[in-house]
Amino acid sequence: MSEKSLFEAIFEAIGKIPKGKVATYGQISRLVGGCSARVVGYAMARISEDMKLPWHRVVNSKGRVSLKENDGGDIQREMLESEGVLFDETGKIDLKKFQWETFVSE
DNA sequence: ATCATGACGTACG
DNA sequence: TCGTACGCCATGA
Repeated sequence: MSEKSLFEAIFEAIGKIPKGKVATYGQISRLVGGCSARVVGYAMARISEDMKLPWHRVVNSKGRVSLKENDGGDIQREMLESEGVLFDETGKIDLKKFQWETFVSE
């Protein structure tokens, strides 16, 4: 059987993130089978606008946007705020409240 | 096959 | 809280 590409699985997981919620790179990596979070980040970098994936709902474990401000980080923050995701004074998100609830069965 | 790089994570100070 | 160091693994030269 042909297994789906790792990236495809990652893209699929990202597409399942509900609006107003966020997921961490590590969380996505566990959803797709436990690959390293680095691979998730690599897949994220390959996302094009044509895919129309909610890439902006993916943040790092510290609840902060990984992108640089001059590389689209400010854009990501705007989109999240537009969905109701609140940022801390230090520019962090309260993962306790906004992290996507997932049940990782192993 | 090896080397360098990357939208990460955890550990340590 | 922040910076540094190391591990992680896929991709490109």
